Amino acid sequence: MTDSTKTAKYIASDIPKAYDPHLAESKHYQRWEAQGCFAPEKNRDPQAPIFSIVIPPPNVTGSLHMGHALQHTLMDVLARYHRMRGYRTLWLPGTDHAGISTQIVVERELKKEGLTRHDLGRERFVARVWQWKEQYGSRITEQLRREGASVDWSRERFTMDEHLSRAVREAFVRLYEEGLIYRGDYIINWCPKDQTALSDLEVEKEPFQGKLYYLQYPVKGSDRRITVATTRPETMLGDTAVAVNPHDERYRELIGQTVILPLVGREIPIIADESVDPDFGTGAVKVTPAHDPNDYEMGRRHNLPHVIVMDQHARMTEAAGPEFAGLDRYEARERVVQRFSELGLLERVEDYEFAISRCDRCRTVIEPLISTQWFCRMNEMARAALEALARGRGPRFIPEVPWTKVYSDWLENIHDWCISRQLWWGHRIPAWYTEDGRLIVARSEDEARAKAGTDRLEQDPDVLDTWFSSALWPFSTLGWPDETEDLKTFYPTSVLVTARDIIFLWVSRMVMTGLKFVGEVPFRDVVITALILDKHGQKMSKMKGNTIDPLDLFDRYGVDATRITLAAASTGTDVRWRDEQVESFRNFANKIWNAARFCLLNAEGATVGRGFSEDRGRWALHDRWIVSRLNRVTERVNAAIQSYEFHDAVQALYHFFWDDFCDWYIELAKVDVTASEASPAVVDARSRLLTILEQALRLLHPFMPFITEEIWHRLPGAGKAQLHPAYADAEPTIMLASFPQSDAARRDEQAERQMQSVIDLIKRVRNIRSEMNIKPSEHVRVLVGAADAHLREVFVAYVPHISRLARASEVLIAERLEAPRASARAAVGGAEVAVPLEGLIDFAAERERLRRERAKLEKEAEKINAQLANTGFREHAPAEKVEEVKRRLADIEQRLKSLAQALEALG
RNA sequence: GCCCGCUUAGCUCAGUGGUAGAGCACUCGUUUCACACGCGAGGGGUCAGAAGUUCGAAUCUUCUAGCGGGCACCA
Repeated sequence: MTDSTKTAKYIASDIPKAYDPHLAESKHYQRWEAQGCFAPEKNRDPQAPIFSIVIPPPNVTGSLHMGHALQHTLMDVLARYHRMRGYRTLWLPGTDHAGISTQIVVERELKKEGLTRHDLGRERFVARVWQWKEQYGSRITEQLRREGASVDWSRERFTMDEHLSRAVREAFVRLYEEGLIYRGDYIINWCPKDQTALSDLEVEKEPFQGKLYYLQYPVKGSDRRITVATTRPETMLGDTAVAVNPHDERYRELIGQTVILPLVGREIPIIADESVDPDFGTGAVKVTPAHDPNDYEMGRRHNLPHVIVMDQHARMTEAAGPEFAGLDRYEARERVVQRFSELGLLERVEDYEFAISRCDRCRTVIEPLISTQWFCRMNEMARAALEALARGRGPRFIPEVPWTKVYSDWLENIHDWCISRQLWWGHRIPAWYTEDGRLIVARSEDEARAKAGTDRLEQDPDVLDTWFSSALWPFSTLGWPDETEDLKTFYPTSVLVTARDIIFLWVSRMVMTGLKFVGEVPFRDVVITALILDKHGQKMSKMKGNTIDPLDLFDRYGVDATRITLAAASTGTDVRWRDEQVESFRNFANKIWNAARFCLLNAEGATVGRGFSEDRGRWALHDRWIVSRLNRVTERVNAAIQSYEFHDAVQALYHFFWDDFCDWYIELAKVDVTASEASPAVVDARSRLLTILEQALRLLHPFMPFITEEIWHRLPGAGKAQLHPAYADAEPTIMLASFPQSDAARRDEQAERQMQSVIDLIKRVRNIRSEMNIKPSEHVRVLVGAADAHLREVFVAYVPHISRLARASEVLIAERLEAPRASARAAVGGAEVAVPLEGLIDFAAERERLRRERAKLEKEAEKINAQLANTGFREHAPAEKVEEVKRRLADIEQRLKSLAQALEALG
């Protein structure tokens, strides 16, 4: 399509009456992508400011959910907005290798073939996962395209890319060399199903209705027994002590003595430890250092041996004794309890609620196990992050409350991070062992050989926590550890948009690594989005089956409607999803479509950008008015997007478009543009209509990219002329047009006030018509009295419009209202209006209507009078405010006077 | 146990000291030449409750109640 020479001559059938979103959705994205519109290189201005976002990488195994749709919408609004403002804009896409999830998915596939990953062996299994990734990993990226996400596909990244893997090894080696990564035996969270260690953040605590078992242990050399309480009796097989509080009188003389562990026969000491709460249970605690984190700590303090009675499958080991070895942990529990009962050593069992830890992926109950793992020391890095925050180096959370505090509280109480996972899919830990047991950490196997001085090395079998690579995402994707142009240009990024549940897991870790490796917090702002709940206020989850599929919404309502609904809902507080809401925005899209349809059907000879002559003094009032209103919404939308108040931008756009533009401007313009002869004045009026529409489309584009592009291309005169100078050589597209900016010179308070009088007048007449039950086909006479000469002039100029919109056969404007007795009357600011209703008026009903109106005004006047009578108000309130209130009162009083006269006239 | 958020029209939510708002739903009218996914006109709220600060409170403070969330402990 050519631009400025394009002339619109549409016939009604060229433009369907109802907007079909799928048409526009199927055609524009491909072209944008093909023309490189998403790449920052499209911007030719060397001085252009920078705007950059990295996407929170979705799992390759994943499918789009509502949280993604919300986040992507907001990111896209920001990216499109800044791009249109001439920023060199990068929104970098990519996916995450999602270690456990992906491995599980592929293992499940193998199972169908009757195989396990062990049948294949590590190398072939990993190859198989890659194969899976190539085949299915594009699902989520295709969904991003469907959403209209303006991401730069030329910079798409995957956490397992060679380059990003190099960044992972580099980070690991540097941290290791600084002593921030260490390896050792500690008690960790073990998932017996996934067969791997997990970090504290990957387990979920959940209340559990369990039992508290009171077990009696015989004290050696006496007939005394000491009773301990436990929720996990099976672990008693691994007890290596019983602990009591040193100040507990009941047990004082037992400290230092020995008990004989029932079922096992092991002799274990009774020790004293301050951590024992004398008021809980019996005040005596069994100590199982190998199977409980607290006991582990106590064991360290008292040098207790570790007896490992459970293996990685949560089955009892040989050390548990022949009677129990091989049993599952729950079978063992039953057996232990039964045996204690038989021995008369089970004192009692109580119902007891406590918290159990579950694997947040598979819900299996976590088993605390001692094992050799790699850890990252977090203290120092957390302190650096806290200091950056305190010094205003970021990040700034939006909304600030409560996230800043949530973030800093977590950093202040940080624990070391278990980073090794017993998986095959992931970044293998860059550590090797020599035959003589030396540990070599290196960037590559070659480097390790050189360091070790031998070729006979074995690499550590474990891989790193997926979040370890995610933590590097904002800079590894831009080329780190190389000092690339991209890294220099786009780091730190402008903003991160993400969900609250990964503030610790991801956001804080990116801050820490960003500071550590690049020296700067990786993003200026962090937008934490609301949660989308189902209509009952429940969190959506696959398990509950209450999820809503964004793709389904796209099909039913269109992408644009879904996007703007999400943008409108995106405040700090969670929102319940209701389809009715999308429906109303689908209606909005249809409204936009039909407004454009009207403009185009009346566009012959007209061109975007024309029709507003230089001499503003000659503009019609409604033209000055719409330009002022447009300027107002432009200002508000810009401000709202910049402060991440997307819902406010949507509100402003919705009401400007629907109320101001459609309900009034188009309706008023009909008088001018539908003339049969295309005189210069008519063409100008048509051009003005197109010009305002085109501006509105640009304001809407970041929220509704498809419909705006579709219409924009049909507008005569929309083309290169509207492109932002930074994209001057690009093919015309609204996504590279300048985003409108407000201009104080276009504000026109007087026009807004005068236009409001016209609008009010029309509304009063319509109100009378409605209340008097006048048929739409019936045209009425409208009599207007206005003392102010300027206002009379305005009304006179708008007689044709008033006639049309109030369905009047005649409109008479006079200084004083003179109307027959049989008239319905109303008062507007500065004017009185009467509608003669010979034979139609019900005097009683009309009196009733006027009295209702008067009562309303009197109530308001009373309130204002009371306020003005208050000396405190007059003395303390700002003079400006007092004046405003006085003006309001004067206006009300004038209208009351008119009403009184109207009632009098009725008799 | 500690911390935080929310409570505004029937529903879902905006609204940070000065006239209580929107969308949907509802009522009435309407197929008027862009749009019935529309047009026009309406009704509807002790802003959870109490006390305070202030000339003035949905808005600031304290307390109470209900709902929701996070963290810690849990033998």
